[in-house]
Amino acid sequence: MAKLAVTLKDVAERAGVSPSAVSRTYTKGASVSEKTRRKVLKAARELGYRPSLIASSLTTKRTRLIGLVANNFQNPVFLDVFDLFTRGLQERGFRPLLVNLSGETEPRKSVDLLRQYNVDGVIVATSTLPADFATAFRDAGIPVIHSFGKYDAPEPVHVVGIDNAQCGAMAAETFAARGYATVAVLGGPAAATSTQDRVAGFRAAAERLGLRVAAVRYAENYTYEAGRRAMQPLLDDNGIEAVFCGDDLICMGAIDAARAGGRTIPDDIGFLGFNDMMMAGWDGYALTTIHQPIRDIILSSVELVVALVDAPTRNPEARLFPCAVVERATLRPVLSG
Amino acid sequence: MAKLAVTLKDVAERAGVSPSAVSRTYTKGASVSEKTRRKVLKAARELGYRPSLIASSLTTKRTRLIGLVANNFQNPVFLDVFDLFTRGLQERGFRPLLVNLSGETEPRKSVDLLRQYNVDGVIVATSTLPADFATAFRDAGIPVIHSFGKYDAPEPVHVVGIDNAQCGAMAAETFAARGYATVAVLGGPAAATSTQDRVAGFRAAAERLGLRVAAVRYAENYTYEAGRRAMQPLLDDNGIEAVFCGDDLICMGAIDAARAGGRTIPDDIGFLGFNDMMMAGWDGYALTTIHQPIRDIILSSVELVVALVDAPTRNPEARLFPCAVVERATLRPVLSG
DNA sequence: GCCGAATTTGCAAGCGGTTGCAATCAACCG
DNA sequence: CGGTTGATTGCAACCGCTTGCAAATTCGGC
Repeated sequence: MAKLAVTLKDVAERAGVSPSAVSRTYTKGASVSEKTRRKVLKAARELGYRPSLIASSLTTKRTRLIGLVANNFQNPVFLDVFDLFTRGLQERGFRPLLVNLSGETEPRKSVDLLRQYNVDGVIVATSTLPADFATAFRDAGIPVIHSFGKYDAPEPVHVVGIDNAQCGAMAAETFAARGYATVAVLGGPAAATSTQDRVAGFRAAAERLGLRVAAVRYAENYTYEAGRRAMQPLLDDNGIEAVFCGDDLICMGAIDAARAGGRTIPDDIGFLGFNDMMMAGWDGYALTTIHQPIRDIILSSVELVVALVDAPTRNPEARLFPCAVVERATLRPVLSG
Repeated sequence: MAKLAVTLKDVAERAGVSPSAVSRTYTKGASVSEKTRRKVLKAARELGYRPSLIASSLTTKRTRLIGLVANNFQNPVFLDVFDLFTRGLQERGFRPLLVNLSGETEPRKSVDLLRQYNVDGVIVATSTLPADFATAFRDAGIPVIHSFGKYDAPEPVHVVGIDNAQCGAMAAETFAARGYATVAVLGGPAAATSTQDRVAGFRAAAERLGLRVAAVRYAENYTYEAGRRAMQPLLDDNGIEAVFCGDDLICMGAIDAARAGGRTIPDDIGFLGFNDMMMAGWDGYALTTIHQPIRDIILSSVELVVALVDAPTRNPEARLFPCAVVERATLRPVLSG
């Protein structure tokens, strides 16, 4: 029952070599003859030895642990986020240490926490936390990437995400191309930088295109229920022809509110979602939505954070990926000609 | 820029005490006078010192790291799983080290991996891995809990989950109570123990209740698409009055296949889901489904794994929580009288 | 077979803490 | 006020592994 910890010393003894020799056969680039390497490997196999990463990290200063900080565990897009993050890290020999900030009142504590584990880097995956949260990691000397973060040159930290303002503009253009004249926005949480940027981009483009923005409302969070609730008041305004939602979940809630109110979609009112998550394609909703390139964002973030481990002083950069409209059935067709 | 690692020694020096004194003020139960404790804390604050958990784990044999192994990152129920796991662990001062087994050909490698990080315990959260996978952790001397695992006394490892056979029976009873006579099963992956047990339980109860099981099919995985595909052939059999699905996602796919085939639900055909995930309650589907008590399972697993850290030899137990039918709109009402 | 260069090897110190043990200290008692 | 006793403190060894350095070995060339 005792954790029969096989140590480097045990292996050395059985192989008849010095501890250093054992250590070196496990450190690539170290000088060991083929002969002793084989002896060591054999002894290790017989003993079931696995070098302790914890112990080695003490001298190498590398734990191969990457902190993954998130605060939005209820949104289905995070299934992809977690899946891709963990796999990407694993493939590169790193491991994710998960930190859940939902309901956390003192997010800064996570900095200390991750520092105690000596993580090699941190990925902050959220658009609802102020930029200076990510900065705190940098200040603690931990390489950090703000995924889904706000692009705002000059970058205080590396940012990987999308150009939210441009996506907002894209939404307005999508409406205009389909002949909608009076529209509304049903954004995500008002405090999220992504929401603010999208709304700003949307408004600017709407003005440019001659669209009337009849209302701008915000859901309290990225949920179906919040979307449904927030849609309710908009139903009273019969002039609204289409609604740009800040998230597919919110959009599906809004759609059900509209349907429950007797509206037919897209004939009575159109909806444009955001994210293009799994459920957006289901028959029950068939959302026309703006696809956020989650996959690109994550893979890029992982690649970048791993690169930073060996080049921590690299200048912060912003990596922005393009979004695209996915045409389904909640908006009427593009005007021809 | 340099990671200005403040060490215990630095604090000791500034506080004018020995390193041991510093160490002791951070180990509860150790003997330190109030006076030196205050001196130490003051120095620590001024220096921004955080004890390194990595270093201390070397002697204490406790990393406060819990491995969380999963292989089903695409199912929305895992949003809850991740959320509750991480929070539960955090509240108790532990951290989750995530391992993603999706697409992993050699799951056993994860044992070595987690062993290298000296995790204090492991939670294996899956019903699609053979029981002896979890056992491998136990054999490596790591406390392990198999959440969503198969109950099969005598337990080789701790199991927290539901009684799948009984849930299968519950499904049959649900059909019987509503007057369905000819039914079908559209299970999850055939290899999952949860699927096997549910189907067996369903069959036994169906026989007892005089239900005819017209067909049993299996979706390749827990997805909308797989459910939709697997439902297709069942549409040819017009005798089938209701379908018991192994998962809500599968069920929603099946429903859309039926609707696309011109069926009305529940008039032409009824559906019973499983899990009661977030989307099951949405108007677009309004699934009548069997609720799996995810929350209870997770909270219990967390509590148990933490307890095991200090009592690793505790005898394996099985903690099974009851499921319950959630009545919505995909099954006709219970026969009165 | 001998010599210098290039490899390989082992020693010992150290990474940042913990902890058994013995020494020190303060408090209490007669 | 000396002697006890229990609480605090510091010393030094150690946790499992890495690594600079010097010693030992191997190898090629003559």
